[in-house]
Amino acid sequence: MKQNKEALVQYILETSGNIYGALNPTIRLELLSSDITVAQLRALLILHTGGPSRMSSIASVLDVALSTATGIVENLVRKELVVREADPHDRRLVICKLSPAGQELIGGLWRSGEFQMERLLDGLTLEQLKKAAEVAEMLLDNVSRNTGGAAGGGVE
Amino acid sequence: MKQNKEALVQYILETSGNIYGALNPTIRLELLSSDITVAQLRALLILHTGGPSRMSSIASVLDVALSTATGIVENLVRKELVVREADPHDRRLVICKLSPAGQELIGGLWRSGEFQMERLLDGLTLEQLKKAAEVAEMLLDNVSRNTGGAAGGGVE
DNA sequence: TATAAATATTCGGTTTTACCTAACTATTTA
DNA sequence: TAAATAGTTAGGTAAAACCGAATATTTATA
Repeated sequence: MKQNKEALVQYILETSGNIYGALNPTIRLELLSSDITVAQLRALLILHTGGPSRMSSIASVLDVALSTATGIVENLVRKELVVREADPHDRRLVICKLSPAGQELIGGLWRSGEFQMERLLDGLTLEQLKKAAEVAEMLLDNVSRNTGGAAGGGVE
Repeated sequence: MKQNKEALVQYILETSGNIYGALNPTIRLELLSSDITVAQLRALLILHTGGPSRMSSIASVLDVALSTATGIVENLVRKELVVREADPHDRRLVICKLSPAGQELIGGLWRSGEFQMERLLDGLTLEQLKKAAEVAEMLLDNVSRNTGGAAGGGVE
């Protein structure tokens, strides 16, 4: 077993890379079977990571004209993946946020990871599972300490 | 700490779900910044999971007409993400496979996971890293035993 | 050998979406 | 009131996905 932290991190990265390689990405294909476009998917991801956003902010992150963003969001609203509402403080602003269906769609991206995790754990002994649970707990503690405690991305 | 295997598996799934939630999916957005369409992405995923495939097979998995599949693959070939070649045994068949660039693009999907992993490990103590390395090794052993040892998806 | 079947491409046409600029409306600020 | 800000709408272009029908090309069969 390696001794210093850097080597250990490297080793873990390598190993987890091999794990990713061994698991087939069947689920992601399912996810993409919806009749959605890449521009729309990117907008959904922006709303997922950034939380509710004004139209101009979406346009700037997507790096397109404001009118283009309007069109993309319009299509997402029509699909009931996004809701659009006026900001009560400044009624010029339009705030866009994920609808429950939109959250579910994007959430499926993580759930597909969980699904893979099941295959990963299948067949382990009780001892091994205990050790894995310990490490998972430890990693969660670490990441929530690093991100400031509030896990979940802050989608209000 | 829970005692039985099922409860432990459940606990690990929950915990890893929270870890996924706490990590922002910034990278996936980067990935999608390419000027690629969802249909093209799905075709790439098919080739990644299934390996080299004939045109009719792609059409059937995508559930589109053969002529449509021809068009989609044509665009991928133009982007140099896929190569198309005739089968020497039956020269009616056209075999499509990922180009190195195509493999790299899809591989980036997993590498984005590795990138997240770095953030996950950042700040752990030496003891914690050792434990994490053990578990990673254990999971890799398990998954390669389950999938038959040959990790990598079989893209010839 | 002649004919049929299988595989894929090409063609013509429709629809959807993304994208831009310019003009417009509504709201807030100076 | 005038100017600035935030979005939408309109008009137009380009690309892509989709289909069915017609067309090679190759393989299988009568």
